[in-house]
Amino acid sequence: MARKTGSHAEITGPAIREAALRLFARSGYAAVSMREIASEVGVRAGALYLYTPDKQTLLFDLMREHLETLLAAWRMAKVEGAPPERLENFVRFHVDFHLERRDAVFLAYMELRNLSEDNFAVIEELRRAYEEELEDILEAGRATGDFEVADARVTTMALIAMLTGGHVWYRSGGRLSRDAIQKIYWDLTRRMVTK
Amino acid sequence: MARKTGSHAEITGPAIREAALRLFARSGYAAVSMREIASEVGVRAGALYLYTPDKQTLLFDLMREHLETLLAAWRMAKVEGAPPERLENFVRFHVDFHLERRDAVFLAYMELRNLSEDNFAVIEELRRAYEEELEDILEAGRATGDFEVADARVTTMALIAMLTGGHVWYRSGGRLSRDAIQKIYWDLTRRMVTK
DNA sequence: GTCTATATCCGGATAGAC
DNA sequence: GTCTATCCGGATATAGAC
Repeated sequence: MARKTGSHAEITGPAIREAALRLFARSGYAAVSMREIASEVGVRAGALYLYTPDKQTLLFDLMREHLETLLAAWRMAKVEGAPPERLENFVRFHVDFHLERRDAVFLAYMELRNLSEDNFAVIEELRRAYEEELEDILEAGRATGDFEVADARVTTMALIAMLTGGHVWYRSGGRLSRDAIQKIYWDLTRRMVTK
Repeated sequence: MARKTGSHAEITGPAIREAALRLFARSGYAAVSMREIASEVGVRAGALYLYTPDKQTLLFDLMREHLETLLAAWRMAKVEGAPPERLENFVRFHVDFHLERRDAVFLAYMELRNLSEDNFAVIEELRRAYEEELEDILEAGRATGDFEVADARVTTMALIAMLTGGHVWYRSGGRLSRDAIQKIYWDLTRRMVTK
């Protein structure tokens, strides 16, 4: 396995993705140049095109990976049981996952407009699949009588907005521990779906 | 009051703001060019600079006007009374106002990153003042015993996120009337703050 | 695998004619 | 008040040397 001088594929590839994620989240996709990303990584702009066909695909791959990771993690974390336990599990998982990945979460919400039509469709389908997991729990709880939910779709979107939006602009400086935040959000959620 | 040939200040000024608002909301500030805005209005790019010193100020003015209108409208709409009535009034006002102005709402949430430091401070102060109106209601309800709120700040942000975020991605195609949406959100809110 | 150099185009903003 | 013309910088993406 000879390797050419100056090859750093194993380092540069991930470094590009990390830099792009951070910069896109901070300044917005359209406001970040390929030169800026390259500079952050320590290479020249042209070198980026060894790892991505273009800027649009770089954005798309970051968003798709985020959502695929989210869905995979959820499949690992989800539990069987009565709807209230399933819902608490979802809330804690969601809050935890999203607190851990602020940049990716931000990107996935803010940059939908900058996706090409085809890429947008893929991302939306992944997002919809995730939201459906929550909606299913609400419907199940309605069926068992554990929950009282007037409109499962609206409640799903309201919950996702609350659980996600809350800590996007939450300064996690340390006033509240992760567990405390989880607990507050679970408490709010529990009340929302029970009479 | 003689007027020069080709003058259309009364038309062009508002038209520029409307076009900029729509385009910024749709594609994002950084992705929209002054030429694009001008083209939408039916003038050349240079003419825009008769109405704004630069692109940044155009964005800032749109956001500031939105938030000042929001605060002024709230001061007109707010009622005295017991905390539960005050809260219901806030929720219905908020949902109604935000359903009416999707583009401006979207802009005010998405383009904070593209404001200069000074402009950002102004916008944040206006937003904080609005959020404080809600927080005050929650605190008042806690004092009277009408509400049970573990953390007024987190609950405020959770509520704002829920009430605003919900219909950003809500297709208002018509399945639910405005009043029905108000009612659902008030119902969710009421449960959240009472035991 | 990365660099330098460059093609090509588009951005914000201004000057001066009408 | 608007247009044409332009300055000047910076954007994405590619070609070819190393």
